[in-house]
Amino acid sequence: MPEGNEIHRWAERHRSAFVGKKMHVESPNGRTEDTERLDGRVLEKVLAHGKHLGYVFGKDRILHVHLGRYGDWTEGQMPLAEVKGVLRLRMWRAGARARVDQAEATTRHGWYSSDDGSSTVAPENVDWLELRGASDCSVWTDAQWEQLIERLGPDPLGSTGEPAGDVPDDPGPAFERIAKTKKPICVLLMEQDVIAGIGNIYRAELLYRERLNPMTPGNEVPVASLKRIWKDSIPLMKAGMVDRRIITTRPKDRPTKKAGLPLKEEAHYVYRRHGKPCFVCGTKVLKTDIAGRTLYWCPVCQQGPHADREVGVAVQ
DNA sequence: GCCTTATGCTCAC
DNA sequence: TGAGCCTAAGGCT
Repeated sequence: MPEGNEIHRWAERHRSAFVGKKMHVESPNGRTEDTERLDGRVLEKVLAHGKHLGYVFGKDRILHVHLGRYGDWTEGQMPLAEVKGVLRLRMWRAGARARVDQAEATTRHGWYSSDDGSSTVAPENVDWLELRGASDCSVWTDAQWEQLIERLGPDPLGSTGEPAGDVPDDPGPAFERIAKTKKPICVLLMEQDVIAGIGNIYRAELLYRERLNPMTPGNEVPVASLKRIWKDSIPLMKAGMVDRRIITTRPKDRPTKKAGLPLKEEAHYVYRRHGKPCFVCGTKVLKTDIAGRTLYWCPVCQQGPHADREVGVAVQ
């Protein structure tokens, strides 16, 4: 269930584990076609933009992975775990598998660590990957990847295979698109061709941190406000790459006032906090369904310049 | 065990 | 705008 932070995190880990190495690729459940075109080749690059991953095995041999809402990677050290359930793709370093025959099979997920879901295995020691639940996993041509990048908006975490990414200070095209439409800003932030990589958690939290009414039409959001949201998203999403937690609250706003890793229930201002008091003003956080997704917001802190605007039908 | 929900997206109407 | 797809976890009985 990833947003851009997690995608870039996987890209970084898989880069350091596998780039330059000869890989074996197979699809145990047959759902991924053409894996034989990748099997036995060297992984040249791992690309990431927004919520898309690209594993480059040569010209026109890019394994495109989109995790969708449920997809997830499992990674670990040899030996490989037994195949269970619907495993869509498996990749492992050539040479590493020889050890499988000599070692006892470990149980799946035996490598999982603490509740933050991060791996205890350092990336350089990762031998294999398994993919399940992805909404897309298929072999793409270079042209297909280029078309994707063309369609996507700027990514706060940078683009393509550069670890540090090329993050623009001012993502002009994204601001222009927002300024041209009456669509509410909360919908625009989720559109991947406006800004790539923001999902439901970051959109709710970024809007709260800017104290912006989620229903403000794009063309009425001050440019200064857009700039602050963009600038805010960069460190926030980078921090989300460290482990698989998204933390958006400032220590001073948390009930415990504790710095460092917050309690689970203090990690977000509004996301999934409907019915609970806003940390800042004490008003009950609301939720509503908009464009098929759940939006969370504080009706007092986020009145912004549009206090009179209805935000859907509030539930609790 | 069953039901609901979930960090996403595409397609048909 | 709604259905459909994919999987796992948590809350309920």
